[in-house]
Amino acid sequence: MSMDLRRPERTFTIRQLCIEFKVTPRALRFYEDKGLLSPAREGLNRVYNHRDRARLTLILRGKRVGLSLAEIRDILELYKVDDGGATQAAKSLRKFRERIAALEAQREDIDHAIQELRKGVERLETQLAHTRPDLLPQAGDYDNKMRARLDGVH
Amino acid sequence: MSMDLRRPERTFTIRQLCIEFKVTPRALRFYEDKGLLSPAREGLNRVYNHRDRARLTLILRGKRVGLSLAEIRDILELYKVDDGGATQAAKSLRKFRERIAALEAQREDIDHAIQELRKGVERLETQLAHTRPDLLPQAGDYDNKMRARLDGVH
DNA sequence: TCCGACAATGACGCGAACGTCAACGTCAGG
DNA sequence: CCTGACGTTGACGTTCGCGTCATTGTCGGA
Repeated sequence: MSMDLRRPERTFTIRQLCIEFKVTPRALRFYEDKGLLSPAREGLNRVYNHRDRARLTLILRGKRVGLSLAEIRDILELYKVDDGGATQAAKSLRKFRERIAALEAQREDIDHAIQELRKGVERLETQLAHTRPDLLPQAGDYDNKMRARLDGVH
Repeated sequence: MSMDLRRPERTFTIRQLCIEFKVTPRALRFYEDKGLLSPAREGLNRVYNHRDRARLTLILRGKRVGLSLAEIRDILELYKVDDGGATQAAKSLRKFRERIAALEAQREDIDHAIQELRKGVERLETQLAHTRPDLLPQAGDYDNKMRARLDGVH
């Protein structure tokens, strides 16, 4: 009976996942309530396996990119139609493509937002350079830091 | 008295902005309540100028990339410290950089999510190709469509 | 003059995504 | 045996981002 903790047959308690992903037990139970997770039970206690853990990864990623739990649930649902009817699969396909398009649009938004902020940074930098050049310590770009680090003794 | 509607001195009613940006008056007033907008008044009525309009653009963009109204307000605040103390500007600079980093991280998330969805699409496509190849009409990639369009009579 | 369209404010309501608290079970260690 | 850490299930509270009235005001035509 090996106990390699990295093996896919490894299971997790609710607390372990909570710590690893920095969420609360309340959140995980809430996701379960909403049908996004359905861990096994050992008596009453929830037992999460590696697939539950993967789903959680996707859930949190989805949240970070602005999807609602309902949308995430729908997407996760789409993954388990391996068996379902063919027309179902076709529908799923369309929805997947829609999601991809939406996310790509959102990426555009983010790129625009980043550009705006960069312009703001530039403005502030030139402004500071005029008034208080001394307040620009770590204003250097990351490339310099990287080179320094790579050239250094390490 | 020219009335060129594109001139920067042009003003907008609440309704006009609502229609243009597809939001409700309630939303705009709400943003004002929260300190994200502060249009001029003509008597009681709100009068938005081109700068208010630009701010609204940023607000909606911020929302789309998942920022809360409070965060958006903070960012907008940072833009009007042209006059403020130099150390203030330095703080603003740091916050700007933080925001940029956060957005770049979010873009990573989106890229991951897109990749996941693409994998899902692939799976569904091969699956459909096996069982019901007839249900794959517009499964072609966009490149083909583009070429067709570019080659065609136009 | 009256009407309808649009404006305003204020108050209440609502769904999403949890936080929080109460009340209870279970199991290992001192 | 008792405590403390961890688990469970409700049930209620909270914040955010508005929607939805209700009420009132201000115009510009018919």
